[in-house]
Amino acid sequence: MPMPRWAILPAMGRTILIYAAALAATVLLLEWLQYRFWARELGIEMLVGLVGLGCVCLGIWVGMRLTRRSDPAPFTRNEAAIRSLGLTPRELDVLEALVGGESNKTMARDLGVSPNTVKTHLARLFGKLDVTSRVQAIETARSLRLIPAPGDSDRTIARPDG
Amino acid sequence: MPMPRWAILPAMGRTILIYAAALAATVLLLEWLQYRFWARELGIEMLVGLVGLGCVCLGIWVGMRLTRRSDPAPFTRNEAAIRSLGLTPRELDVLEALVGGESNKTMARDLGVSPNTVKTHLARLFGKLDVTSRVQAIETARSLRLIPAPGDSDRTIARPDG
DNA sequence: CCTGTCGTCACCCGATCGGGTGATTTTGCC
DNA sequence: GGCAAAATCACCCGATCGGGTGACGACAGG
Repeated sequence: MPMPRWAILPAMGRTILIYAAALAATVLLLEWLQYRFWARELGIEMLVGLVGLGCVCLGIWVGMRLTRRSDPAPFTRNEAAIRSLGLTPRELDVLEALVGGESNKTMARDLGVSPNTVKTHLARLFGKLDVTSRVQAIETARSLRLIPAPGDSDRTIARPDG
Repeated sequence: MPMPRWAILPAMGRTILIYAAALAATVLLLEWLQYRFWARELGIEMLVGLVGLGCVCLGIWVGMRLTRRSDPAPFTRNEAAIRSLGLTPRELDVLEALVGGESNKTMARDLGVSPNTVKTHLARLFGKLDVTSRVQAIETARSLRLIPAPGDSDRTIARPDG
Protein backbone atom coordinates (compact mmCIF):
# COMPACT_ATOMS: atom_id res chain seq x y z
CA MET A 1 0.00 0.00 0.00
CA PRO A 2 1.30 3.52 -0.81
CA MET A 3 2.15 6.04 1.83
CA PRO A 4 -1.00 7.69 3.17
CA ARG A 5 -1.62 11.17 1.86
CA TRP A 6 -2.08 12.72 5.30
CA ALA A 7 1.50 11.83 6.14
CA ILE A 8 2.68 14.97 4.34
CA LEU A 9 0.45 17.20 6.49
CA PRO A 10 2.95 17.65 9.34
CA ALA A 11 5.49 19.01 6.88
CA MET A 12 2.92 21.33 5.40
CA GLY A 13 1.83 22.46 8.85
CA ARG A 14 5.40 23.24 9.77
CA THR A 15 5.81 25.27 6.61
CA ILE A 16 2.59 27.12 7.32
CA LEU A 17 3.77 27.90 10.81
CA ILE A 18 7.03 29.22 9.41
CA TYR A 19 5.10 31.36 7.00
CA ALA A 20 2.83 32.68 9.76
CA ALA A 21 5.84 33.58 11.85
CA ALA A 22 7.38 35.37 8.89
CA LEU A 23 4.17 37.28 8.30
CA ALA A 24 3.95 38.33 11.93
CA ALA A 25 7.59 39.37 11.85
CA THR A 26 6.93 41.44 8.75
CA VAL A 27 3.98 43.17 10.41
CA LEU A 28 6.05 43.91 13.48
CA LEU A 29 8.85 45.13 11.27
CA LEU A 30 6.49 47.52 9.56
CA GLU A 31 5.22 48.70 12.90
CA TRP A 32 8.74 49.16 14.08
CA LEU A 33 9.54 51.22 11.03
CA GLN A 34 6.61 53.45 11.86
CA TYR A 35 4.91 52.61 8.65
CA ARG A 36 2.41 55.39 9.26
CA PHE A 37 5.22 57.74 8.36
CA TRP A 38 5.77 55.88 5.13
CA ALA A 39 2.07 55.85 4.50
CA ARG A 40 2.02 59.62 4.73
CA GLU A 41 5.16 59.96 2.65
CA LEU A 42 4.34 57.51 -0.11
CA GLY A 43 0.59 57.41 0.02
CA ILE A 44 -1.60 54.54 0.99
CA GLU A 45 -1.66 53.16 -2.52
CA MET A 46 2.08 52.81 -2.64
CA LEU A 47 2.19 51.28 0.82
CA VAL A 48 -0.47 48.74 -0.05
CA GLY A 49 1.33 47.99 -3.29
CA LEU A 50 4.63 47.40 -1.54
CA VAL A 51 3.04 45.22 1.11
CA GLY A 52 1.16 43.30 -1.55
CA LEU A 53 4.34 42.80 -3.57
CA GLY A 54 6.21 41.51 -0.56
CA CYS A 55 3.39 39.24 0.45
CA VAL A 56 3.11 37.90 -3.10
CA CYS A 57 6.80 37.02 -3.08
CA LEU A 58 6.34 35.39 0.29
CA GLY A 59 3.32 33.48 -1.01
CA ILE A 60 5.19 32.30 -4.09
CA TRP A 61 7.99 31.04 -1.89
CA VAL A 62 5.50 29.25 0.35
CA GLY A 63 3.68 27.78 -2.62
CA MET A 64 6.90 26.44 -4.08
CA ARG A 65 7.75 24.95 -0.72
CA LEU A 66 4.33 23.34 -0.47
CA THR A 67 4.47 21.66 -3.85
CA ARG A 68 8.10 20.64 -3.73
CA ARG A 69 8.50 16.93 -4.15
CA SER A 70 9.82 15.19 -1.05
CA ASP A 71 12.60 14.55 -3.49
CA PRO A 72 14.86 11.61 -2.83
CA ALA A 73 12.10 9.04 -2.10
CA PRO A 74 14.36 7.37 0.44
CA PHE A 75 12.49 4.04 0.25
CA THR A 76 11.37 3.06 3.70
CA ARG A 77 10.92 -0.68 3.91
CA ASN A 78 7.36 -1.66 4.72
CA GLU A 79 7.91 -3.33 8.07
CA ALA A 80 4.17 -3.57 8.67
CA ALA A 81 3.72 -5.66 5.54
CA ILE A 82 6.68 -7.83 6.50
CA ARG A 83 5.13 -8.51 9.87
CA SER A 84 1.64 -9.12 8.55
CA LEU A 85 3.01 -11.56 5.98
CA GLY A 86 5.15 -13.27 8.59
CA LEU A 87 8.33 -12.95 6.56
CA THR A 88 11.43 -14.05 8.42
CA PRO A 89 14.78 -12.23 8.13
CA ARG A 90 16.29 -15.10 6.19
CA GLU A 91 13.44 -15.08 3.73
CA LEU A 92 14.05 -11.39 3.20
CA ASP A 93 17.70 -12.14 2.49
CA VAL A 94 16.67 -14.60 -0.17
CA LEU A 95 14.19 -12.08 -1.54
CA GLU A 96 16.88 -9.45 -1.89
CA ALA A 97 19.20 -11.91 -3.52
CA LEU A 98 16.40 -12.85 -5.88
CA VAL A 99 16.31 -9.47 -7.61
CA GLY A 100 19.76 -10.11 -9.03
CA GLY A 101 18.32 -12.72 -11.35
CA GLU A 102 20.82 -15.33 -10.28
CA SER A 103 20.15 -19.04 -9.99
CA ASN A 104 19.40 -20.78 -6.73
CA LYS A 105 22.89 -22.21 -6.75
CA THR A 106 24.51 -18.79 -7.04
CA MET A 107 22.26 -17.29 -4.40
CA ALA A 108 23.12 -20.17 -2.11
CA ARG A 109 26.80 -19.49 -2.57
CA ASP A 110 26.29 -15.78 -1.89
CA LEU A 111 24.27 -16.50 1.24
CA GLY A 112 26.62 -19.22 2.39
CA VAL A 113 23.99 -21.95 2.56
CA SER A 114 22.94 -24.97 0.57
CA PRO A 115 20.85 -24.64 -2.60
CA ASN A 116 18.25 -26.77 -0.87
CA THR A 117 17.95 -24.15 1.87
CA VAL A 118 17.48 -21.45 -0.71
CA LYS A 119 14.80 -23.57 -2.31
CA THR A 120 13.02 -23.96 1.03
CA HIS A 121 13.11 -20.24 1.76
CA LEU A 122 11.91 -19.49 -1.75
CA ALA A 123 9.04 -21.93 -1.48
CA ARG A 124 7.86 -20.36 1.77
CA LEU A 125 8.36 -16.91 0.25
CA PHE A 126 6.22 -17.82 -2.74
CA GLY A 127 3.52 -19.11 -0.44
CA LYS A 128 3.49 -16.01 1.73
CA LEU A 129 3.53 -13.66 -1.23
CA ASP A 130 0.94 -15.82 -3.00
CA VAL A 131 2.94 -16.10 -6.22
CA THR A 132 4.22 -18.96 -8.33
CA SER A 133 7.32 -17.61 -10.02
CA ARG A 134 10.45 -15.64 -9.22
CA VAL A 135 9.42 -12.71 -11.39
CA GLN A 136 6.01 -12.46 -9.75
CA ALA A 137 7.67 -12.59 -6.34
CA ILE A 138 9.88 -9.63 -7.24
CA GLU A 139 6.99 -7.64 -8.67
CA THR A 140 4.79 -8.31 -5.64
CA ALA A 141 7.61 -7.52 -3.23
CA ARG A 142 8.22 -4.24 -5.01
CA SER A 143 4.55 -3.28 -4.95
CA LEU A 144 4.48 -4.02 -1.23
CA ARG A 145 7.67 -1.99 -0.82
CA LEU A 146 9.52 -4.89 0.69
CA ILE A 147 12.44 -4.22 -1.63
CA PRO A 148 13.40 -1.01 -3.44
CA ALA A 149 12.13 -0.49 -6.93
CA PRO A 150 14.42 0.69 -9.74
CA GLY A 151 14.81 4.45 -9.43
CA ASP A 152 13.84 4.38 -5.78
CA SER A 153 17.26 4.40 -4.19
CA ASP A 154 19.88 4.51 -6.90
CA ARG A 155 19.09 7.19 -9.42
CA THR A 156 20.86 5.65 -12.41
CA ILE A 157 19.16 7.33 -15.30
CA ALA A 158 19.87 5.97 -18.75
CA ARG A 159 18.53 8.70 -20.95
CA PRO A 160 16.75 7.55 -24.09
CA ASP A 161 18.39 8.22 -27.42
CA GLY A 162 21.73 8.56 -25.78
CA MET B 1 0.29 13.37 -28.20
CA PRO B 2 3.94 14.48 -27.98
CA MET B 3 4.48 17.30 -25.52
CA PRO B 4 7.92 18.91 -26.05
CA ARG B 5 9.60 20.29 -22.99
CA TRP B 6 9.63 23.88 -24.21
CA ALA B 7 5.86 23.70 -24.52
CA ILE B 8 5.49 24.33 -20.81
CA LEU B 9 7.11 27.76 -21.13
CA PRO B 10 4.10 29.38 -22.78
CA ALA B 11 1.98 27.82 -20.07
CA MET B 12 4.15 29.46 -17.42
CA GLY B 13 4.00 32.77 -19.25
CA ARG B 14 0.27 32.46 -19.47
CA THR B 15 0.09 31.76 -15.76
CA ILE B 16 2.19 34.83 -15.03
CA LEU B 17 -0.03 36.93 -17.25
CA ILE B 18 -3.09 35.60 -15.47
CA TYR B 19 -1.51 36.45 -12.15
CA ALA B 20 -0.65 39.97 -13.31
CA ALA B 21 -4.19 40.45 -14.57
CA ALA B 22 -5.58 39.22 -11.26
CA LEU B 23 -3.33 41.58 -9.36
CA ALA B 24 -4.37 44.53 -11.51
CA ALA B 25 -7.99 43.52 -11.12
CA THR B 26 -7.57 43.40 -7.36
CA VAL B 27 -6.03 46.85 -7.31
CA LEU B 28 -8.82 48.19 -9.45
CA LEU B 29 -11.34 46.45 -7.24
CA LEU B 30 -9.87 48.08 -4.19
CA GLU B 31 -9.94 51.43 -5.93
CA TRP B 32 -13.48 50.79 -6.97
CA LEU B 33 -14.42 50.05 -3.40
CA GLN B 34 -12.92 53.33 -2.31
CA TYR B 35 -10.46 51.66 -0.11
CA ARG B 36 -9.61 54.97 1.45
CA PHE B 37 -12.93 54.68 3.17
CA TRP B 38 -12.07 51.21 4.41
CA ALA B 39 -8.71 52.45 5.48
CA ARG B 40 -10.35 55.05 7.67
CA GLU B 41 -12.95 52.59 8.93
CA LEU B 42 -10.69 49.64 9.66
CA GLY B 43 -7.40 51.34 10.15
CA ILE B 44 -4.38 51.08 7.96
CA GLU B 45 -3.09 48.06 9.83
CA MET B 46 -6.21 46.05 9.04
CA LEU B 47 -6.18 47.19 5.42
CA VAL B 48 -2.56 46.22 5.00
CA GLY B 49 -3.24 42.92 6.70
CA LEU B 50 -6.14 42.13 4.40
CA VAL B 51 -4.21 43.09 1.31
CA GLY B 52 -1.23 41.07 2.50
CA LEU B 53 -3.44 38.06 3.20
CA GLY B 54 -5.01 38.25 -0.23
CA CYS B 55 -1.69 38.71 -1.96
CA VAL B 56 -0.19 35.82 -0.02
CA CYS B 57 -3.00 33.54 -1.14
CA LEU B 58 -2.47 34.75 -4.68
CA GLY B 59 1.27 34.14 -4.36
CA ILE B 60 0.75 30.64 -2.99
CA TRP B 61 -1.50 29.83 -5.91
CA VAL B 62 1.07 31.20 -8.36
CA GLY B 63 3.88 29.34 -6.63
CA MET B 64 2.00 26.08 -6.84
CA ARG B 65 1.31 26.70 -10.51
CA LEU B 66 4.95 27.50 -11.21
CA THR B 67 6.35 24.41 -9.55
CA ARG B 68 3.76 21.95 -10.75
CA ARG B 69 5.51 19.08 -12.43
CA SER B 70 4.44 18.52 -16.00
CA ASP B 71 3.77 14.78 -15.95
CA PRO B 72 6.90 13.47 -14.27
CA ALA B 73 8.80 10.85 -16.23
CA PRO B 74 6.44 9.97 -19.06
CA PHE B 75 8.71 7.03 -20.00
CA THR B 76 10.01 7.39 -23.50
CA ARG B 77 10.93 4.03 -24.96
CA ASN B 78 14.57 3.89 -25.95
CA GLU B 79 14.18 3.31 -29.66
CA ALA B 80 17.90 3.87 -30.23
CA ALA B 81 18.77 0.99 -27.93
CA ILE B 82 16.17 -1.20 -29.60
CA ARG B 83 17.72 -0.49 -32.97
CA SER B 84 21.29 -0.93 -31.82
CA LEU B 85 20.41 -4.25 -30.20
CA GLY B 86 18.48 -5.38 -33.25
CA LEU B 87 15.35 -6.23 -31.30
CA THR B 88 12.43 -7.19 -33.49
CA PRO B 89 8.83 -6.14 -32.72
CA ARG B 90 7.86 -9.68 -31.80
CA GLU B 91 10.77 -9.96 -29.40
CA LEU B 92 9.57 -6.78 -27.75
CA ASP B 93 6.11 -8.30 -27.40
CA VAL B 94 7.63 -11.28 -25.64
CA LEU B 95 9.69 -8.94 -23.48
CA GLU B 96 6.62 -7.01 -22.40
CA ALA B 97 4.78 -10.23 -21.69
CA LEU B 98 7.77 -11.39 -19.68
CA VAL B 99 7.34 -8.74 -16.98
CA GLY B 100 4.09 -10.36 -15.92
CA GLY B 101 6.02 -13.28 -14.52
CA GLU B 102 3.94 -15.82 -16.42
CA SER B 103 5.24 -19.08 -17.84
CA ASN B 104 6.17 -19.56 -21.46
CA LYS B 105 2.97 -21.50 -21.97
CA THR B 106 0.80 -18.66 -20.67
CA MET B 107 2.70 -16.04 -22.64
CA ALA B 108 2.27 -18.18 -25.75
CA ARG B 109 -1.48 -18.29 -25.17
CA ASP B 110 -1.61 -14.53 -24.63
CA LEU B 111 0.41 -13.87 -27.78
CA GLY B 112 -1.50 -16.44 -29.79
CA VAL B 113 1.55 -18.51 -30.74
CA SER B 114 3.17 -21.78 -29.79
CA PRO B 115 5.25 -22.13 -26.62
CA ASN B 116 8.12 -23.13 -28.87
CA THR B 117 7.88 -19.79 -30.62
CA VAL B 118 8.00 -17.98 -27.32
CA LYS B 119 11.04 -20.02 -26.41
CA THR B 120 12.73 -19.04 -29.64
CA HIS B 121 12.01 -15.35 -29.17
CA LEU B 122 13.17 -15.54 -25.58
CA ALA B 123 16.40 -17.27 -26.54
CA ARG B 124 17.21 -14.58 -29.09
CA LEU B 125 16.18 -11.90 -26.58
CA PHE B 126 18.53 -13.34 -23.97
CA GLY B 127 21.32 -13.40 -26.48
CA LYS B 128 20.79 -9.79 -27.57
CA LEU B 129 20.45 -8.53 -24.01
CA ASP B 130 23.40 -10.68 -22.95
CA VAL B 131 21.59 -12.28 -20.03
CA THR B 132 20.87 -15.83 -18.97
CA SER B 133 17.62 -15.61 -17.01
CA ARG B 134 14.19 -14.04 -17.22
CA VAL B 135 14.78 -11.80 -14.24
CA GLN B 136 18.05 -10.50 -15.62
CA ALA B 137 16.34 -9.83 -18.94
CA ILE B 138 13.70 -7.70 -17.22
CA GLU B 139 16.26 -5.82 -15.16
CA THR B 140 18.43 -5.12 -18.18
CA ALA B 141 15.46 -4.10 -20.29
CA ARG B 142 14.37 -1.69 -17.59
CA SER B 143 17.82 -0.17 -17.23
CA LEU B 144 17.92 0.32 -21.00
CA ARG B 145 14.42 1.81 -20.86
CA LEU B 146 13.04 -0.73 -23.26
CA ILE B 147 10.10 -1.29 -20.93
CA PRO B 148 8.67 0.99 -18.24
CA ALA B 149 9.95 0.57 -14.73
CA PRO B 150 7.61 0.62 -11.73
CA GLY B 151 6.89 4.25 -10.94
CA ASP B 152 7.16 5.37 -14.53
CA SER B 153 4.07 6.66 -16.19
CA ASP B 154 2.49 3.96 -18.31
CA ARG B 155 1.77 6.37 -21.15
CA THR B 156 4.18 5.84 -24.03
CA ILE B 157 5.28 8.84 -25.95
CA ALA B 158 5.57 8.62 -29.71
CA ARG B 159 8.90 9.98 -30.79
CA PRO B 160 9.32 11.72 -34.15
CA ASP B 161 12.58 9.96 -35.01
CA GLY B 162 12.10 6.30 -35.81
C1' DC C 1 10.04 -29.38 30.38
C1' DC C 2 7.44 -28.63 26.40
C1' DT C 3 5.96 -26.09 22.42
C1' DG C 4 6.47 -23.17 18.60
C1' DT C 5 9.32 -20.79 15.43
C1' DC C 6 13.29 -20.44 12.74
C1' DG C 7 17.04 -21.99 10.02
C1' DT C 8 19.19 -25.57 7.86
C1' DC C 9 19.51 -29.59 4.72
C1' DA C 10 18.02 -33.69 2.16
C1' DC C 11 15.28 -36.31 -1.18
C1' DC C 12 11.88 -37.06 -4.80
C1' DC C 13 9.39 -35.75 -8.92
C1' DG C 14 7.10 -33.33 -12.46
C1' DA C 15 7.17 -29.03 -14.86
C1' DT C 16 9.59 -25.52 -16.78
C1' DC C 17 13.48 -23.27 -18.48
C1' DG C 18 17.70 -22.36 -21.27
C1' DG C 19 20.38 -23.72 -25.21
C1' DG C 20 20.91 -25.54 -29.62
C1' DT C 21 19.68 -27.09 -34.38
C1' DG C 22 16.75 -27.29 -38.16
C1' DA C 23 12.86 -26.24 -40.99
C1' DT C 24 8.93 -23.68 -43.08
C1' DT C 25 6.22 -19.74 -44.08
C1' DT C 26 5.49 -14.90 -44.31
C1' DT C 27 6.88 -10.32 -45.29
C1' DG C 28 9.16 -6.54 -47.39
C1' DC C 29 12.40 -4.84 -50.65
C1' DC C 30 15.31 -4.51 -54.80
C1' DG D 1 11.57 -13.45 -59.37
C1' DG D 2 15.21 -13.41 -55.87
C1' DC D 3 16.83 -12.19 -51.46
C1' DA D 4 17.00 -11.19 -46.54
C1' DA D 5 14.82 -10.59 -42.43
C1' DA D 6 11.34 -11.94 -39.54
C1' DA D 7 8.15 -15.09 -37.60
C1' DT D 8 6.67 -19.47 -36.80
C1' DC D 9 7.07 -24.29 -35.11
C1' DA D 10 9.34 -28.66 -34.00
C1' DC D 11 12.60 -31.62 -31.64
C1' DC D 12 16.24 -32.83 -28.32
C1' DC D 13 18.61 -32.49 -23.91
C1' DG D 14 20.56 -31.00 -19.66
C1' DA D 15 19.83 -27.74 -16.02
C1' DT D 16 16.92 -25.49 -13.17
C1' DC D 17 12.75 -24.56 -10.95
C1' DG D 18 8.51 -25.28 -8.13
C1' DG D 19 6.15 -28.25 -4.94
C1' DG D 20 5.99 -31.43 -1.40
C1' DT D 21 7.62 -34.12 2.56
C1' DG D 22 10.60 -35.11 6.22
C1' DA D 23 14.16 -34.28 9.46
C1' DC D 24 17.46 -32.07 12.83
C1' DG D 25 19.43 -28.46 15.88
C1' DA D 26 18.97 -23.86 18.08
C1' DC D 27 16.45 -20.85 20.71
C1' DA D 28 12.81 -18.23 23.05
C1' DG D 29 8.73 -18.35 26.05
C1' DG D 30 5.17 -20.24 28.84
